[in-house]
Amino acid sequence: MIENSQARKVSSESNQSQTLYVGSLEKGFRVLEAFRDGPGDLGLTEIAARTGLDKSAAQRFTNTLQQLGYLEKDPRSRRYRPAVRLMDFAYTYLQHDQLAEIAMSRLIEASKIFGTTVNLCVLIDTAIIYTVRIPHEKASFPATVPGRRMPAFCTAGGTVILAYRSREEAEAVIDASDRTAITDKTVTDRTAVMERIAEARDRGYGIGIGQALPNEISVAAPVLDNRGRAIAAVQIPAYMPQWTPQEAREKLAPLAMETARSISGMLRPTE
Amino acid sequence: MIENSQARKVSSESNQSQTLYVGSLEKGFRVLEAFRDGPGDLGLTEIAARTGLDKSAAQRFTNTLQQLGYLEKDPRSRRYRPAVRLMDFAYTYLQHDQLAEIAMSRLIEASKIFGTTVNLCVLIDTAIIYTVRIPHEKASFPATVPGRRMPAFCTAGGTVILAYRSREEAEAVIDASDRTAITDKTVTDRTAVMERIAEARDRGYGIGIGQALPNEISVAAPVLDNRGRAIAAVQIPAYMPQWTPQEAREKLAPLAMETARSISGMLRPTE
DNA sequence: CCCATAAGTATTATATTGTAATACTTTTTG
DNA sequence: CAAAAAGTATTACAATATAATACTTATGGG
Repeated sequence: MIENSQARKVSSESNQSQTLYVGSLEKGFRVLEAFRDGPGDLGLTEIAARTGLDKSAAQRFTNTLQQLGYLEKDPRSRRYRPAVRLMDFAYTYLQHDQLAEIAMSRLIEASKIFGTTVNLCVLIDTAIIYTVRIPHEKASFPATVPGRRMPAFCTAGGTVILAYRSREEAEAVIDASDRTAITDKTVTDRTAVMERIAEARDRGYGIGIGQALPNEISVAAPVLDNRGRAIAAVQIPAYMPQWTPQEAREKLAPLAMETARSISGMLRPTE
Repeated sequence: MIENSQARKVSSESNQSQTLYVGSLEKGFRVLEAFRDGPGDLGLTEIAARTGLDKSAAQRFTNTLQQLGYLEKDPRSRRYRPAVRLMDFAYTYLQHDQLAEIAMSRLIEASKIFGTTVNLCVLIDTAIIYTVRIPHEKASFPATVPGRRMPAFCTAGGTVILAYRSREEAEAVIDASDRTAITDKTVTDRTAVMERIAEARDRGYGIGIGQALPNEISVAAPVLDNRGRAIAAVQIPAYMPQWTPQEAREKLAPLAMETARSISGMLRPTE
């Protein structure tokens, strides 16, 4: 007998719903999520281990996902990997994202000014997630991929979004964050992080030097709704030694701010 | 009493599995897929209509997907829309895609030569799906979004991939395709389409002029595995009148071919 | 402005569907 | 080559998903 286990987050409004919740669906997604952690194919046993499902369940969901076309199975190794069909979801999301639509052409323009990569990111839980990327240099592969998550607390995008949210919200996010250092320069101290957020607010842009990658400078400016609340950030990475922090502040920060402002101005009013 | 309905495709190898198939998972994905067709939020009733689920089922799956964070609900209108979290799947897929990883830097380089957009696409069923996009001009928004599908039969990418598959496979795909014209120049006739595929094979690249968009020229070259079979295509769009078909053939086609060849050469041998 | 209709929400009894135990086969590895 | 591990198939069981229905909230035409 299995206890109902895993306390499930219950949405704030209107909730009787244990009975309107389909647990099987959650389990299916858990299997897909198991592939998010790292590259490499997974065997049945490893999937079971990562998801907390038993072997039978892993078998069933894995099989179902394969039949649906979301997983591929290598008949030799009998291991699974994500299938192209998953890309449908990116399209589904982006097609509905008014922000991405407005931003796209402006991000492309911005990327041409100095020939840099330009990204759009939004906050989700304690992370930022890149929704649109206009890559211009060969950074590490994961850094060029849409859908990539990074911790909000140590990224320029994350800090500048929090800078344009309420103090309470910013603190809540920082407190909920796993603030493990990524590089030896990553600022993890709560007060210091809050300080960086305050700075971002003062300057109108966030900047991180070697926070997430040793040789990376990252600047980001907020996309604001009509109440002045950040809903996203335009982020521009630059790499040392080609760029210096000062150059980034003088050239890239204004570009990010101008681009973000232009996007903000086009948003259809919330409410 | 509901008949077991919807004859389900049964995977070719090893199949007893009605019992290893979780129908609820399929229904959940059907709900997400309902959002793929077009932009705009959906209400419960419309979701039920599009998915073929009854109101209760739509209610259950919609609620579950919302709790999982894949759908958002507007409390005012009580309508649903895709949530950012769907972008996770793009990352999950791309992170595991050796091809995308190899291709990325080369596509970026290629895009700089003439300042054009450069895409990577793969075949899925009768469609191509863009997995990597390096956008350089403001085309229509959907045309810049990864995960976008287009019919294989009328795209340069689709025809050139089929050109480097077996004749049987190419015919099977064309026959299975819904060959509705997209522009007034779209070639839909079976023989004519097969002819275009043969031409692509002869020249080493595919080209379409106004096939999918009135003023678009599209060229594409095949990425080949070690047996000479196409696994993807490098596709470059150009727009008239800035580009003429002849210029595209002389400049963009060679660029696409060179880029595709370079990617092919880096693939770890299949098998 | 108000009524009629449609859309969305909540509840519950029922059995279909998902479950997990187990035995079997294939692969890996020491 | 033996032993263990990984993957596959089968089945009896009941927990979970289901769909009918009653209820509440919105919408739009007269």
